[in-house]
Amino acid sequence: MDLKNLLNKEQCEAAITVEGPLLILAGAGSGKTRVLTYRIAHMIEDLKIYPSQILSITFTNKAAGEMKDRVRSLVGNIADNMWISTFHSSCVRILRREIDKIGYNKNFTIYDSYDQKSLIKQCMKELQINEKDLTDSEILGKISNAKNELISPDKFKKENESDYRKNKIADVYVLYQKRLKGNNALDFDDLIFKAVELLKNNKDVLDFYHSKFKYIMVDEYQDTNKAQYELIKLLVDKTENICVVGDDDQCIYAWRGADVTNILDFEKDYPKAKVVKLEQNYRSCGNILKAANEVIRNNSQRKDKALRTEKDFGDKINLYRAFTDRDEANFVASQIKTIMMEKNRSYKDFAILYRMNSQSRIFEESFRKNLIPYRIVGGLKFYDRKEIKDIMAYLKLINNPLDDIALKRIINVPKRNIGDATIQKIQEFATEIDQCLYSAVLDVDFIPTLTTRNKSSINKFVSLMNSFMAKNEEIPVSELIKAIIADTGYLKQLENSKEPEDESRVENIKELVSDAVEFEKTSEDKSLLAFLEGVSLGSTTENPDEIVETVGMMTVHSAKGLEFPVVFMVGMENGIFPGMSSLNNFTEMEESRRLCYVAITRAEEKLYITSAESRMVFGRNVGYQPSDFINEISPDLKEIIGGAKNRTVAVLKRKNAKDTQKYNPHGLLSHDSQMSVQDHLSGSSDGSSSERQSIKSEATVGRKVRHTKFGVGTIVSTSNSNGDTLISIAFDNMGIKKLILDKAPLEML
DNA sequence: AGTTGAGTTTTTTTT
DNA sequence: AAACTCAACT
Repeated sequence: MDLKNLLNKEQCEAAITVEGPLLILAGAGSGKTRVLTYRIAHMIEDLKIYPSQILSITFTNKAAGEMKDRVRSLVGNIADNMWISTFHSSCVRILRREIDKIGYNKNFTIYDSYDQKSLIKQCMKELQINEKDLTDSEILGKISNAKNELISPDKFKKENESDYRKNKIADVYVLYQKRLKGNNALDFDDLIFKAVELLKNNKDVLDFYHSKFKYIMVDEYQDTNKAQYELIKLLVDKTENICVVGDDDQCIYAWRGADVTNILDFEKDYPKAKVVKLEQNYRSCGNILKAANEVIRNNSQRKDKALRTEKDFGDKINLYRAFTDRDEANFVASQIKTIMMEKNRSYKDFAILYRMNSQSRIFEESFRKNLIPYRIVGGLKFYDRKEIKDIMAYLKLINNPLDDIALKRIINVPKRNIGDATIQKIQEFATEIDQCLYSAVLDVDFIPTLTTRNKSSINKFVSLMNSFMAKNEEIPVSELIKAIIADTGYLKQLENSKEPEDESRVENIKELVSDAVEFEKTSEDKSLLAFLEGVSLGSTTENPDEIVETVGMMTVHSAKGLEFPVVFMVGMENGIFPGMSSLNNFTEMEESRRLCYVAITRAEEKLYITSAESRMVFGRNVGYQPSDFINEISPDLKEIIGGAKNRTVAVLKRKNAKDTQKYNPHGLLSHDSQMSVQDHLSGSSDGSSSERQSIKSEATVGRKVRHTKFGVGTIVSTSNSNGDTLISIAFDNMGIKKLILDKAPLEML
């Protein structure tokens, strides 16, 4: 394999370094996937290393799939003997073989976040914790953090004995983990946690994997958390053939426990480590890359580096300040239409990147109106739909009758006269005999508190379930699903429904059946267990013909690792990107900036950055300033094209030339921009009461202000208390202060 | 037991 | 604005 001609000098160096620890610091667009795939091909083709001895870990299924395809095209089908998978699926694979050694059954269920939530709520109820002083999501977050840090329930309890709240959380954690085990279920975090536990406590298992995996590679290493770090550390044997790839500037999962020090301290962990830096960017035009470098330079916590490119400067970055969020969406749509007409482009060359999934809606609307084909990457997933989750719950229960969460979900779906009160009685009985709900249901005749009618309803359900369980032994998954939707009357109920949305539910269920058929055609392991696992881990591959002619819409997080000729970064406003909570939190601000860096570096040739003066959030109109990140890009790289900012400034200049410095061209205009221009004009004179009035109407969340004592800050919230308007301001240097709006010496910026 | 309506909450980001 | 929750009704 002629690596010297296929790769540049640094890339080649990285690809041929196979023995010993290796750290590849790969900047955005520096061709790291190329290096990794050639490195693997080189190992197999030239060094005759068995594919089965290589473990390659990625973060997303998409990345794993892509890597697999590329390796396969280089070395052929023997690539299938190699583990190329995510942390989570690798762990599941290990656990399926050996989890009985730590007290679970091998057919364990994987709980998604919805399942977790129901279980947490159940635990809180059991411990009589009032939802008002501890929310389920807060507890869930704390538990998740603990698991990412490999802190067991007992350890967590010990560490937090003195703190009342944390002690309560510890109690929930203990119970939650007990219930998970009782249900023979693992949540996402457990997949890693339990794999580590298994390897740590079972020398023979660890030895097995040491002799199996002689070469380990980890992509996106900057986003590993403690548990993942520990897992890798365990798997790497004394040969230390470990290769990690990453970029500290692209660490965007700190909120989920990612710890950049994992990559920064790699050389400490493996003193013999060789380090290769890839700083040559092959993706973006000069202006775009320069802008990205300028933005990320503002972060203090980073290894200094600068990407270079040999490409032309290309177009300037286009800025557009829209009047409203709707206007913003229409602008994007019209730009795409124009470019499509003028240039030889395909729809798949465009991507809309936003901070959060909820922002996609208005673009979808606009694109539908403008007949622009689009696809949504991530977001509300097919398998998150209610009807699909219902059917999946049947399948989960068939696979693992210990799963109380699944049983509760479907025991009365469709309606079969088993209400909450009845379920409560079953639950009490189950607790008494210390069994799962399904065994209680099997023994329904021994539950004294139930009426005869209750019992007959339950017995019908039981015989239904028993028939499914028997069928599961004989027929494929797709047939089992068909049996479920027919025999339970689920399909009939939807078809008879007059609710319009139930029509699409029927379609979705049919889609589920064809998914299962597809699964049976392509998957090696055709068991129900394998099907459930594929769904839980989200490994159902994106339909490739859908990508061909559609504009991609996705969050910046899901855009990581992707690239597009034309990128629109939308909703670039303080309060959205960076988000409200990042504005007064240094660490979050830096993470937000890294996210912005990731977004910019997705663009190859053309980058648009848009924002809106007024947008609908929670059904209210709010006005946010353009993102501070935009200001971090120097003016010679940017170009303002049309938009609201220009018009309002122009109007003001004409009407009130002297007063322009008091008027803020970046400021918000609430509701109707025309009206606000008037407000500003009338309110900006010297009169004190009218000025106060205008300040009041301007004091909206997200607005920047200057206080005579505290300096510059951002309004975080407003509230009313006996006639006064209270505002909380996050000052850049003074923290958050609560002030009375009418008394505080404030200047709107 | 199930339905309707008022009231409340939601939005980071993903495996 | 839409989805969800809870309580009073049928």
